[in-house]
Amino acid sequence: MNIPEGYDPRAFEPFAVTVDLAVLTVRADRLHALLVQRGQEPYAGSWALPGGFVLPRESAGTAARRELAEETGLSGATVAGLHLEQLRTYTEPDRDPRMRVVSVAYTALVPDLPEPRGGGDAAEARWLPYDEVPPLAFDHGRILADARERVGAKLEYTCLATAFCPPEFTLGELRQVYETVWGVPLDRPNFRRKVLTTPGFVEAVEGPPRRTGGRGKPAALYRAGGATALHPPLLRPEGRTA
Amino acid sequence: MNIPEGYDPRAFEPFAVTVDLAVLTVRADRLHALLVQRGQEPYAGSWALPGGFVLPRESAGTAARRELAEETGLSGATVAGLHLEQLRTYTEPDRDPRMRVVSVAYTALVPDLPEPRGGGDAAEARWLPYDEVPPLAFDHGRILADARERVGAKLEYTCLATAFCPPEFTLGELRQVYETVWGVPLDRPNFRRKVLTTPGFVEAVEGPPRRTGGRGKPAALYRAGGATALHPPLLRPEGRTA
DNA sequence: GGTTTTATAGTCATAGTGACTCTTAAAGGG
DNA sequence: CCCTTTAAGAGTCACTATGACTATAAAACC
Repeated sequence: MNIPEGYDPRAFEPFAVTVDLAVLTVRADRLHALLVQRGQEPYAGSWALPGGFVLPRESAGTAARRELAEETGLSGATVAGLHLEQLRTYTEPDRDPRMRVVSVAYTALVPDLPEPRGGGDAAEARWLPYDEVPPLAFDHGRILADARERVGAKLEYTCLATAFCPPEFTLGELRQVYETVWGVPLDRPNFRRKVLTTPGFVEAVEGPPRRTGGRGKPAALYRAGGATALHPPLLRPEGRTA
Repeated sequence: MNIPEGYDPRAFEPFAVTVDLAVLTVRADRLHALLVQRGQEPYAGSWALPGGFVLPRESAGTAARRELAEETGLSGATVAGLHLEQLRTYTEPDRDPRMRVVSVAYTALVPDLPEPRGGGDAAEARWLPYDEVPPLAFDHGRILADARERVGAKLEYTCLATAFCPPEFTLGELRQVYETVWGVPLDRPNFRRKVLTTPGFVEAVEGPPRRTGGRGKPAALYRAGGATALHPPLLRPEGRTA
């Protein structure tokens, strides 16, 4: 960070700085990503991650939250409660054919939200199952893959899974998050034991169980506890990056 | 990432993009960081992280490696083998009082290197013990703290510790890395057992043990194995972020 | 030769987990 | 109303990994 004496900002080729969002959710036992369809060149008609420019007086984090609100059509208050986390920054010189664009990517984990009403400048915004995501514009496929990998890893040693759930949830729903992101089935009793014996992971909600749609014994409700880390971790079966 | 039709790059306030490096090493059983002394305002005379501008045609990763070579005075070949990893990106609008600067921070883990011969445009470059680092310029104190925390966490579930060691090292040296970064003593036999039973963490080096400077039985030599992840992890004592 | 120092080899008890079985509480069908 | 189906939740058992040790081996120093 040594800016030359008498440095003139305009003398350098300017960099544009954007944020891109990998917004993930679990719906119907499948991992979904929020994607927008591009309306103009390059990659017109292709799907891409939502995102946009960082404004002159805002941080990337602020820009990410603003874009998230615009693209999902949720209120600022709702978006303020969502889990948003910087993923990494993508800086390859030719990642955008028009000019030099550096993109700070964020991962957002959201509960199952209503279908987005494509606000902002996005032609169309939609949830797509992760496995059915077509090739994306720019390097967004790579970003989305990085986000998925990171989320999978973080489920092991953080309480992040609750970010995919509504404020009150059952242990079955929480387990579905793990199973969906990891793509492996987990033993129900063992999962239950692990979650309940980890202090601060979840706390029981008093009162009657939620109206159950299906058959079977209705499950007790829990909400996220105060803990953020998981010690010891909840390792996924079979070693590594499944 | 929706750039308006007919977008003119120069119409936007330009962002400068820099890389900052948190270069960490273990010398004399203490964690050290590589710092440079600033020669000009702002923060003239203050210590700061090494770093510099991302050039128009290079990626941030390339810029980081280039700066690392310049600041440490090491050859490109040597630097190519070092562990360099993107930490996160710092984008607060006022982090640099002169203009809008977005900085992509990298963490570098290096073995105990010779004292840097302050190359590049750094007035002076020097290794400082982590605990004795004075308040740094800009938000570099925060960056350095983030790097330390991240490295401490990654030691738990990756084989990263070998990046702090020379190509051939003893288990005692490897253990010193953990003890130094975590700031806690580890049980020697247990550490040994854990490392040796983890496939691919280290592999034995044939041949006689290294010339030992001190007393005691000379230790066998090992080099880093092929594995990058540690399953199950090597958790630091007493739960969390010590 | 004995002492010091450090590496390396074992031992033992216990927490945590994987793989199970069993019981309980609801819905639905006859 | 009883019986089946479904899923929640309780409990068992064996094994692995680990923390806390003790013991032996191999070098240097005096």
